[in-house]
Amino acid sequence: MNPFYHRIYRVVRHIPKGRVATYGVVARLAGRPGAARTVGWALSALRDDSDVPWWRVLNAAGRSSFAAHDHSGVVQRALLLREGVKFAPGGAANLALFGWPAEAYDSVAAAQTRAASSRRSRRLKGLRT
DNA sequence: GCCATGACGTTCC
DNA sequence: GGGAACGCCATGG
Repeated sequence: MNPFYHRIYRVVRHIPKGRVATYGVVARLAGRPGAARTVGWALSALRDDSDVPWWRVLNAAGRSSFAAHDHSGVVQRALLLREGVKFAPGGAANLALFGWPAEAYDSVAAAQTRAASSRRSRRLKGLRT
């Protein structure tokens, strides 16, 4: 198994109970920024008897990546609710409250900083004048 | 080694 | 604020 997966699992295992992280954040903590999809791939390969709390990983919108009627989605929401994570009417968790690590969601400024950084790097590449 | 796919993310309409 | 388009990294055929 690749070291990535091991790092990803290690990061996910590090998520405190009652908190949630996003795929993107997990990817960064695992040492591969931008590899959010790979995180999903790694988690999809998890076994049922795994000790990795995969349900604490949500997408950037703070929502489950499963369909509302999907079995895994139901399980995920139930587990999070049991840990105290509340969901907004839209089905999205408040990352500002439950996001981990807190620094990543501490303020809107953090997200804007990341966005600006991304946009800047893109411009430097000359992809868009 | 090239092409398609996926539990995603960010930027533009 | 919602949807479409492009980018990202690793895997499988």
